[in-house]
Amino acid sequence: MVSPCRVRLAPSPTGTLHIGTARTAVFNWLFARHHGGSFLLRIEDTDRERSKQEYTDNILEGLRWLGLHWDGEPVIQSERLDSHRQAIQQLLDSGHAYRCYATEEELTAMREAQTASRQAPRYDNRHRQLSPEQQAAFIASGREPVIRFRIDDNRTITWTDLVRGEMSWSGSDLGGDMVIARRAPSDRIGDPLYNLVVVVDDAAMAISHVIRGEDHIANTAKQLLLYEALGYPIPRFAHTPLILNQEGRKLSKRDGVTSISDFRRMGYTAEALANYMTLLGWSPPEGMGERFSLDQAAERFGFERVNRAGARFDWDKLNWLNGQVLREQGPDLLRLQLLPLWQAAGFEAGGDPDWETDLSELLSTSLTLLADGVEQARPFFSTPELEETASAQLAMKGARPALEALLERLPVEALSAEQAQILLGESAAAAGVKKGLLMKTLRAALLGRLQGPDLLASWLLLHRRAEDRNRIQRCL
RNA sequence: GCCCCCAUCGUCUAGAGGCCUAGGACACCUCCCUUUCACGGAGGCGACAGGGGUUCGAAUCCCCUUGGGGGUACCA
Repeated sequence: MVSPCRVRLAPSPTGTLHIGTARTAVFNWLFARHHGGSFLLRIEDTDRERSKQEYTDNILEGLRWLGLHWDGEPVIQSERLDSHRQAIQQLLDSGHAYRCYATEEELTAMREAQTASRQAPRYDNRHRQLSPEQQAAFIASGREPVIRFRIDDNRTITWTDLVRGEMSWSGSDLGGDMVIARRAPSDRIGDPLYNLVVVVDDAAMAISHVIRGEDHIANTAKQLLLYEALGYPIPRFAHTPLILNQEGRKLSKRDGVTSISDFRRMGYTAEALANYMTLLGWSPPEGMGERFSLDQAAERFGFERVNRAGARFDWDKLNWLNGQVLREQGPDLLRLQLLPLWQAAGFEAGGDPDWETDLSELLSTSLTLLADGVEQARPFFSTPELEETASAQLAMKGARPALEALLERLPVEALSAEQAQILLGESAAAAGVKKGLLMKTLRAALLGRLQGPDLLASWLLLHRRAEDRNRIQRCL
């Protein structure tokens, strides 16, 4: 390819990696991968008040965990201040920008008046044509200016969005001349603001495609004007649908679990989460199915199949995917993932890989979250209390005699599934009860409850650790 | 308020004028497998927001209505 595809994710470190940002990352990554391009990272930390290093760390870690590896070193926006100031100076020199001395109070009053007369609040461009004398007067009175970029009300801004097609925006709906640098003494350039820095940095990074959420559509119109004024080549834009909460609103931090680190902590796999985020807005081509890896998705990814409407977040489907992933990776890998969780829970794990792998296999079909494998494994590591239903089962007529009969026949040495079946049959017969009753009772004695994984396999597992005898004994 | 976007089962979606009696996935229900639960398998329930056009023919194109969302900062 002559013109390489270069995309970027530009998170601002004012919070942990949000699922919306992560999904944008997924689409960027997928697109870059599909086209053999680069996926770059830029940390937008120009809001010094709210930006924190710990958030940057969290974001980087989350992306790595998801498998969304970026190319090169992340660009730190705050380190590019000089370039931003230069661009602003250029706009000042070319007459595209000017200093505005209006005070916060004046602007607030203006907006209130506009709102009162049911007009759209907007800056009225009052300081666009200040004479040197007027400026001097404002400065003399102690006022400090912001720097504004001229927006021609008569302009119509258009672009072809990769997701939405032809887009058009009227300059008059952009709210008047926009602030590109914060308030500062008139002989200086204040802190550059978002729309300006994004354009300067995207151009400097030679970004070819800007892929971001649809909440940025209005910004795109403003930024296009900036590209033009600065003489930069214009990238393509793709505005993806938003992830919505159960109520259909844009998902925000207030909706409970929205951080990637939260999902991770809860026991979701990166594989399932990435799969699910991809599905939220992109539909795989016919025959591909809905369970796929990022690499598989990258082969087929394109904006033609990205939906335009927002998508509600659905736990059920994520849960289903997570169970799928947990099961398909096989018992060995599952054990490896479960092991640290078991150890953290205080289980005596790590000493018997074969046994632990078999346990993992046994539990796998009932897992939704990896963390489910902790509570479900607990009765295999330590003798559980008897639940009420289990006690009731033990109290049933013939239950204990059948257990006793089984105990008498229970060998110390290894037990095969066939032998176990025979033992069960014999013991039930000896006690004059049905085999089913004994099985139910044995489950109660062994695991303390009436529901759970396959009885025979569970029993055999406990027998291998010589844990079955004492558990039966305590119930007699 | 103003601007922009969006609109198919409860949810995610397929559908680019006749392949639609609208397909799939999750959820839900039933059955099978299984002396439990789960997994798995087989079925079932379930949608084109409404109204006008255009057309021989519309879920698909146009308009209006309604509904939903986003934006409207000296945040990003």
